[in-house]
This record gives sequence, C-alpha cells and structure tokens, in this order.
Amino acid sequence: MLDIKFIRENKELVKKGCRNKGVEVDIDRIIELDKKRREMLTELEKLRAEKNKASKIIASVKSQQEKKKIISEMKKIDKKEDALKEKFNKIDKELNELLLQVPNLPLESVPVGKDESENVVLREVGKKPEFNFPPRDYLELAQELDLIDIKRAAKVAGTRFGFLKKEAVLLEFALINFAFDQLIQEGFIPLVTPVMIKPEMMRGMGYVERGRDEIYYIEKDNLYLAGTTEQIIGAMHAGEIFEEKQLPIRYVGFSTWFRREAGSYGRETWGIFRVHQFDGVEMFSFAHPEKSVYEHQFFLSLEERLMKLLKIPYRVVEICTGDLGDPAAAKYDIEAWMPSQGRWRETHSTSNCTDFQARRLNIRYKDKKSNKLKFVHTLNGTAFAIGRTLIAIIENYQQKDGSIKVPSVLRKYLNFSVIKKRKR
RNA sequence: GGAAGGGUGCCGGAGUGGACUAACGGGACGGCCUGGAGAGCCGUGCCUCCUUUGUGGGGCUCGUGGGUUCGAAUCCCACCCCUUCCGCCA
Repeated sequence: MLDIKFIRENKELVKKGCRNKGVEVDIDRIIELDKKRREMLTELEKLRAEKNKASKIIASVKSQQEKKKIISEMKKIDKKEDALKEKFNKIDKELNELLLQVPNLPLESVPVGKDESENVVLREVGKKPEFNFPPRDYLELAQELDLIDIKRAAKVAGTRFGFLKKEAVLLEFALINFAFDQLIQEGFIPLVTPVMIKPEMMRGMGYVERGRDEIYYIEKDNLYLAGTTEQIIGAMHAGEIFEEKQLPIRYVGFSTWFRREAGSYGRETWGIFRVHQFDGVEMFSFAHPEKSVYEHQFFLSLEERLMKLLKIPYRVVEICTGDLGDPAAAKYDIEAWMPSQGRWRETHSTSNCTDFQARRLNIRYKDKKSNKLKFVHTLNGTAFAIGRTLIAIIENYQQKDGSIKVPSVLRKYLNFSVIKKRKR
C-alpha cells in the first residue's frame, strides 16, 4: 500500500509508476474519493464534537427540564450523523479497495520496460562448462540415475509433482545445510516456518490483488498455502514495533512452497522445473528505510556467493518495471546456465519491497531522531529453490558416462562425491 | 469436535453505563541536577486521523464490525484471534 498523502501530493508520479508497471488503477478516482472522504470526515467530526460537548453538559446539568431539552436536540444531531456516516463508510470502503490495488512504485533506478523481454542483463559470472560430448537433459540423467520419479508422482498427486529419490534427497539436505551455514554466519536467524497463512496476512504481503490464481486456498479452514517462505516471514512481525537499533533483522527460513501454476498449462509440464510444490530456503530482512537499497545489494551478493561457491555459472538480471510484481520496488533475478537447453533459467530472485508490505501489515520501528513510529522496509531473496538448483547442479556437473559430480562445497555434508549408475 | 476463560496505549496491568480526560507500574521522550554519567525529582497531547500552522482546535482510540443509549472499555448481537482442560492424533 502507498501512503495516501504521498498519492495526493504525487499524483503524476504514481500514475507513471502504475503505467510503467503495466497496472491499471484509477488514480484520479482515488484522489476524488480522498477529497470527498476528508470533507465528510471534517463534517462528521464537527457533529461528534457537538455531541461530546452536550454529553458533558447533560452529565452536569441538574434541571430535568433542561436535560430533556438538550437530549431532544441531540437526537436530531444523531440522525444527521447516522446519515452522514453511512455515506462516509461507502466512500471510505471504495477508497480502501482502490488503495489496495495500487502497486508499489518502482525505484528511480529501475529500467523502464513493458515485460520480461526488457529486463537488463547486468553480468555473467563463472565459466560455462565445456563438454567433449553433447550435454544431456537433467531429467534424462536423473531418471537414469533414479533420482527423480515423475510417473509415480503423477499417479499419486497429478501432473507437476515429483518424487526426489536417493542421492537427490541427500543433495537437497546438503544444499539446505550449506545455505544455513553460510547465512547463519552472516547473522541471519534460522527458521522453519508454517506453510499456511491467513488471508489477511497474504493480502498484507501484497500477493492477493493480482496473483490470487497462483495461490492454493483451503476453503474449509480459510487458509492459503504459501508460495514462498517470504510470505510467512514477512507476516511474522505484523503489527509489531522494533527499536531502531535492532534493524536490520535478518532471517533465513526453510519451508515448502506451493504454486498453482495457473496459466502455464503446457509449459514445462514434465519434470521438476515447474512444479506445484518444492522446498526453498529464503532470506528475509526487516530493514531501516535508509538502508534498504544497501540491504538489497547485500542480498544479491549473498545469492551470488552461494552460486559462486557451488561453481554454477549464472547471470544477474535487473528486472524492468513491467516485470515487477505488486510489492516490489526493485528486483534482481539470478539465472543459472543450463547446458542442455543452452540458456539461462531463473533460480533466484531478490526484491526490495520498501515500505509497501510494512504499511499493509503495520510493521514499524521507533525513529530515534523524531521519536516517531515509522514503517520498516522489507526485503526478500532466494537462497535456494531446491528443485531448480538440483537441476542446475545435475546439468552443469554431468560427466560423459552419465554420472554427476558433487560440487565440492557440498561434499562435507555428504558421504559421496559422485552420483553414478550402479546396480541397485 | 466438546467445555471454560480471555483480547485494554510503546510494554505490563486495573477498570462492569456519565468524575475514564483509561488508574497504577515500567519504558520512552523533554527538563532540573551533574565536570560528565547514574540515581533522584518534575513534566509529557507517547497510537492515529482531520483541520490549522505562531500555535492551536477537534475527532478517533480498550480484537473487528454492527446495535441499544442523550452518553459504551463497560450492556446486546455477529465475526476474528489467543489460552487452558477434555477427546482425537504425528
């Protein structure tokens, strides 16, 4: 949510931001409703002030006659108030609904563009592996090595699910351990989180207005399944107030993520690249507003460090305005090199959501200078989305004989250094 | 699923129709004191909004939304959430 005062004073800027994000919201209507609302509020408050005054007089006046007279006057004012309040509520409600539709504005630094085709590649890092044989597809390799079972997953749960098996399972745990080790060392607080979230919390995180179709909903219990750990950790401190010196508060959380993948029918339906359910390790930070741009770079640098340590070639992509979600003011993706496809595929994402989520969820800190409560900034970043990271490892570490080497940083978590075919 | 209790400001916590303008305590902030700090003392409109800006004036605020009443933290209704006990269960 944006500050209504900000919208009032920066109408054109807000319109431009929405336009650049490719989102349609009637900002003029918001301004109009806001004006009306304030006018009515002023009147309403006048009536209430009158009532309050009269109440005090009634309590102190001795003469019954006088009392009756004032009371009958008050009844008239009451009627007026009721009528006005009804109108006011209607406008207030419409305004609120509209305000929730307004996305966070992109930071100045974000490249303007209409969709993902206009994202900007910032850099490529790492050496692409050179094979003296045609690199094979991860799924083929994984099935040969009995690491992934799609058929049975389809039988059990339907399309877009997978079983991880054998070394793939151990690899997942190794990745989780590796990520936690790295991030705890940086002062992140480790978490294992719930995966279900109340609608008002999900709304607060800003993923309901546009994106509802992407979320699983459990009607019987009125709960959503989280699409990322971010949604859970962000909501964790809803309504709370931090001391300024506590900031930033950094978490690293593990949980399972759920995606309906509505609208992606037919795209990558086979395998585990795009599935309804996968595990993830995520970073989240509640940061001082003046430090959030720095914090965002910090998150990006940590994601890059993880990829560098795994020795997986990747590139960093700066997301353009048209490809930002509602809550994000700025976002970078990391895309890993997939040799069999000969292209880069997204494995990480980090967003600076500035005060957008904090305002909706009322997460504040006490500002020392002004002694006022202000909204924190929230940031999130993928440490690992397990499925896709496994894919990147399998593809980049494949050997001619169809075996897969284990990245050296993961070896201390495992008792094997290569995954190979054997009789089992 | 059954039963009971509860949700009060920055925090703890009292308060069952008009003196609640929310007690009391803690914290925070400002001041006094001090070489400086601590302690002590004094003060505070401590959230949020409208209006005005020299400042003021007013509203809202006791989980949320309705209702009763001239007047609600307090009474009534609905909903949300939390805790405890019983049952079921990894």
